Amino acid sequence: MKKIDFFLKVYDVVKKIPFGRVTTYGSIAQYLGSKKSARTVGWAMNSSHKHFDIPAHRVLNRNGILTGKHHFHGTNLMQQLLEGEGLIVKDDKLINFDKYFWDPNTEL
DNA sequence: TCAGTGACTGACC
DNA sequence: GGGTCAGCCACTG
Repeated sequence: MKKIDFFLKVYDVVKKIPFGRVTTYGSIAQYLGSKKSARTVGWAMNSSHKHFDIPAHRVLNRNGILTGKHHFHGTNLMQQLLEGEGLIVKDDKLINFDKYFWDPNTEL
């Protein structure tokens, strides 16, 4: 088990998120073993956009807020990507978040 | 090796 | 009910 396995798994989970669904940093962290590693998941996302094609816009915080939108190219790119999948974003937060929530712990 | 940092979360006031 | 604080894990300099 290498250390990098952690964020490789993060990428793997994120890539498995179905179209039009979203998940949270905490859920991914919990799926990887430690619920408290949510910050590390965020770090993995930060690295992901430079190395791989990861649908990071489908990963939000537990409130469904687009916390990482500033890390995308355009200021509204993250929101536009979500809207392109049929989701509704208002004030940097996903409407009906509970409805679209996809939990790797139960779905994977 | 040590200290700092972050796309988070839960608890507390 | 909303804002603040501290803990958490893995990387970087």
